Amino acid sequence: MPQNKVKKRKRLSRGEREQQIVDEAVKYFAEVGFGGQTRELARRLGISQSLLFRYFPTKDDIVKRVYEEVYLRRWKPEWEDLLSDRSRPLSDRLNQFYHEYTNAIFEFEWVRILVFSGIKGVTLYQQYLKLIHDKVLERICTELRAQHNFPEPAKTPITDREFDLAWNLHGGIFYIAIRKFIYGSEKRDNFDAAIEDSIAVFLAGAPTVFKSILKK
Amino acid sequence: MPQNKVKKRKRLSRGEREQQIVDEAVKYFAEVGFGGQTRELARRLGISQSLLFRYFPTKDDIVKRVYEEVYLRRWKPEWEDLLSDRSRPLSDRLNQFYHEYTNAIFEFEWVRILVFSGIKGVTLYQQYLKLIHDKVLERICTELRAQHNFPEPAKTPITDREFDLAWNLHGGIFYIAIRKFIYGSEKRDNFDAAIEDSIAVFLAGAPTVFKSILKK
DNA sequence: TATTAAAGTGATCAAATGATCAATAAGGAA
DNA sequence: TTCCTTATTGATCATTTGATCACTTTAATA
Repeated sequence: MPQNKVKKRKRLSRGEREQQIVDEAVKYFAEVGFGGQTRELARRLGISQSLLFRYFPTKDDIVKRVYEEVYLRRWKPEWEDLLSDRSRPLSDRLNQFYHEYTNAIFEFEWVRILVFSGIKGVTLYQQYLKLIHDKVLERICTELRAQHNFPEPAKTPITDREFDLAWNLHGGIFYIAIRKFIYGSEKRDNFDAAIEDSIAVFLAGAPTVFKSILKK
Repeated sequence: MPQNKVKKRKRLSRGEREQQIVDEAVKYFAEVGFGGQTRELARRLGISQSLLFRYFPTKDDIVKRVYEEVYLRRWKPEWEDLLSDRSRPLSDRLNQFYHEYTNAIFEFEWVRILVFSGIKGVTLYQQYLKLIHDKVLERICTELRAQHNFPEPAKTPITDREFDLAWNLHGGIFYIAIRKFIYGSEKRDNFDAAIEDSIAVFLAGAPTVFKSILKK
C-alpha cells in the first residue's frame, strides 16, 4: 500500500509560492478582517508560519500586497471609451457600464477588503474614489450635458452639484454591495433590474435638476 | 504652595463611572476600531485598566454596550408621522426628513461604529436596516404612489423594484457619509444642497419608472 | 551520483494584551 | 472620630501573536 499522500508537497518556486500566499491572504483577510493571524493564514496554506516571513518581511507587507491585488486588475480601461461613445444612447451605455462594473466588483472579497481598507486609514481607496470621480462621474455629467445641449465642460466646468447627483446614482448602486457583503441583509444575487431602474430614474430626473443648476 | 492637583480624583458612583467609561469607549473605538486596547482606553479615562473589568466582565461586553449606546437614541419616532403627513407636499416632507436624519446620523462616531459593527458580524445593524426599510422606504413608496394615484399598497403590495428605487435614493445619501467618515475623501460639512438635488431627481424620475412597474 | 543554492521548518523569543486578585483608601454612616 | 462598605489600584498571570534563526530537506545541475 502506497504512502498516504498527505506529505511531501512542498518546494514551490519563489513566484508560485508568493502568489499562492497572496491569493489565500485575500480570501482570509476578506473573511475575518485584517486582524487575522499569520498562524491561521499559514495553516490554511498548509505551510509553516515562519515561511510567510521568508516572503514578506512583516505582516503589514502582506496586507499592503492584498490591497494592491484587490484594487488593481478590476478596472477595465475600455469602460472609459464605452461611457463616451456617442454613437449609442446614453441609457444603453450606462446600463452596460454598470452591468459590467458590478459584475467585476460585486464580490465578497473585493467589497470587504475595500471597506476594511477604509477602516485602516489606507489611502488606496481614496485613489479608487478619485478614479470613479474622474473616469466615471465626470463622463456621466459630460454626456448628460451633451444629450441635452447644455454647455460643454470646457466652457462651463462641471459643478459640485452635478457631481453630487452622479455620486448619488453611483453610491446608491454601490450601497447594494454594502448591504449584501458587509451586512448580509441582501439575499439576492442579481441586481440588473435594480440598476436599470436606478439609471432610468437618474436619466429621467437629472436633466431637470441640471437645467436649474446651469441656468445662471 | 498647594499640592499639584493631579491626583485624588477618584471614587465616582457606580452609575457615573459606568457612563463615563461607555462614553469614552464610544469615542475611542470609533477612532481606532474595535481592535483598540483596554489599556489605552483606561489611560484616556485616567483610571487603571483593571477597573474596567470591575464594570464589564470582558472587553466584549464593553463593545456590546457601545453598539447599544450608538444605535439607540438616534431614531426619532416623529419622523414616521412626518413622512406620512399628506397635508404637506411630499417634496417638503422628504427634504425635512433627510435634513434632520442626516443631522442626527452624519457624525464621526455613529458612522464608523456602524461600519465596524458590520465587520464584526453583529446583527444590530441588520435591525437598523430593517428599520429604514419598514419606517422610511415603505413610507416613501406609499406616498409616491398616493401622489400619482397608483394603487394603494393594501391592494397591490409594494414590489421589490419599488423598494430598490427607494434604497437607491437612501443609499446614495448615506454613501456621502461613508465617503466622509470612512474614507475621508469628502471635505465638506453641509450636504443640504446635495440631498435636495437627489430628492428632486428621485421625485422627477421615479414616477415614470413606478408607472412602468405597476402597469400589468 | 555528488554538490549546492535556496525553499522550508520547528523551536523560541519578546512584546502585546485580556483578565485576575489581594491590598489600599475614599467617603458616607454611626 | 471611628467604622465599614466598596471603588480603585498595582502586580501579575496566561495567552496570543508577530518575528527570528539555526537547522533540515528538496531538486536542479554539473
